[in-house]
Amino acid sequence: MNKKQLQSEQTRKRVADAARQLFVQKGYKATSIEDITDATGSSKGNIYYHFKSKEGLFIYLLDEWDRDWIAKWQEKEHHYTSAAEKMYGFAEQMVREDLNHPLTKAVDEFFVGDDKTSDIEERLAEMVANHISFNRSLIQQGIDSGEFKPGDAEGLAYVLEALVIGLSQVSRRASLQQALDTYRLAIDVFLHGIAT
Amino acid sequence: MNKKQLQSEQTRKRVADAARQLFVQKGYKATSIEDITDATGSSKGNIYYHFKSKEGLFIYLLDEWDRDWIAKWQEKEHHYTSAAEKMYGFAEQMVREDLNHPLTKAVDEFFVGDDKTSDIEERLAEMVANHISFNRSLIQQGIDSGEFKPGDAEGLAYVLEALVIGLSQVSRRASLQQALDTYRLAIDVFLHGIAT
DNA sequence: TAAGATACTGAACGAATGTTCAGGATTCAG
DNA sequence: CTGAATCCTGAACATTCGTTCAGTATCTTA
Repeated sequence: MNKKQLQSEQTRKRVADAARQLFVQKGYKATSIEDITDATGSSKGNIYYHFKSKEGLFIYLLDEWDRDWIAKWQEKEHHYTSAAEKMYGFAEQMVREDLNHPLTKAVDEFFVGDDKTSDIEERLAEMVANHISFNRSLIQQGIDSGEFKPGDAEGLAYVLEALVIGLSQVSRRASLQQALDTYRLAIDVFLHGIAT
Repeated sequence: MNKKQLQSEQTRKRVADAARQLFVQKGYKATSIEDITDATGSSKGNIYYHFKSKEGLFIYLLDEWDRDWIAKWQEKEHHYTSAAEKMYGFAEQMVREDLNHPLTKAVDEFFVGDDKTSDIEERLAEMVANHISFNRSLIQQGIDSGEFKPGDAEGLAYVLEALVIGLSQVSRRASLQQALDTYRLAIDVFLHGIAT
C-alpha cells in the first residue's frame, strides 16, 4: 500500500470516528461539518474530498456499524446454546459495543428529514427491515426449540426493537454498570414474558 | 371574556397545536418558525408576541402535555381494579392521545443541545424524574397487591420507560391499529415478565 | 368618539450551515 | 527530475434560521 493510500485511509478513519462520536452525542442535525473539522483538525474541503456529503458520511457510518456489529455477533453466536442465552448476549453486545443502537436518535432524526435522496431512503428502509428480521429470527429460534411460547414472532420482533431503542435512550446518561443492569433486567422481563 | 382576549387565546392555541404536531413529526431542530407560520397563517412576529422564543414554545407544550395527560389519567384511574388493567390503560392512553410519549425524540434531541437555559434544564430533569416515579408507583402497586413479583421496582420503572419510549418511535409510521396491537403485545410481554 | 391597549404584520438582520472551488502541498510513476 | 495524480486547504457562496422592531389594524375603555 502506498504512503498516499495509507494516509488517505487514516484520515478517512479519523473523520469517521469523530463524526460517529458526534452524531451519537449530539444527533444528526446538531452536528455540523465544522464540529467535525474541529475534532479532527482536517479542513472542510478535505471532508468533502473523502465523503460525498454530510448525508453520505452518515450513511457510510451506518453501513460500517451494521457490518461490524454483525461480524462481532457471528463470532459469538456459536458459543450460545439456548435462545435465552443468545438474547442476553445480544443485549450485552449492545451495551458494550457503544451503548447505542444504530437505530437511535440520530437515525430517527435523519429519517424524518424531507430532502433525502431516494436511494438513501431505500437503504434505510432496508436496514430497518434487516433489524426486524434479525430479531424475528432470534425469537423464532426460541419458539422452535420450545423455550418460548408459540406466538406472533413478527410482533415480538417489533417489541424487542422498541425495547432496545428505548433502552439506548434511557441509558445514554447512565454509567456502564447501570446500563448493563438495566439491559439485563429488561431482557429478564422480556424472556419471562415470552417463556413457556 | 373580551373579543380581544378570545382571539388571542384562539391564536395561541392554533399556534400551539400546529407546533406540537410539527415537533412530534419532524423533531425540534428540524421544525422552523416558518414551518409553524406556514401551518397557521400567522406571521413570525405574532408567534413571538405570544411566546417568548422557540425554546419557550417548546417548554410550554411540554408543560401543557404533562398536565393534560395526568388529568386524563386521573379520570380513568378509578375505573381500573388491578395493576395489570392499569398498565393496559396506561398503554392505550399513550397511543390514543398522540401516539407519542412526551419524552420522545424531540425532547431527547432538545436535551442534548448545548445552549439551554439552566431553569429549563431543571424543568426537564424534573419531568424525567416524575415519569420514572409514576412508573415505579404503578409497579409498586402491583407488587403490593401480589400481582407482580417482588423485586426492583425502580429498575423496572426504567425498563417500562424504555419500552414506552421505544414503542413510540417504532410506531411513529404505523397505523393506529398496528400501534395499538404492538403496544398491547408489549404490555402483555412486560406483564407476563413480572407477574407472580 | 378619542386615546390607549392589544393583536398582528413582514421586512430586515446577524449568525450558522452545507457545499464548492481554485489553488497549494505532497507523493507517485516514468 | 518532471509531469501527473492525489491529498488537502480555507475563503467564498448561497441558504436557512431565530429573533427583532417599527409600524398598522383592531378592539377596549372612558
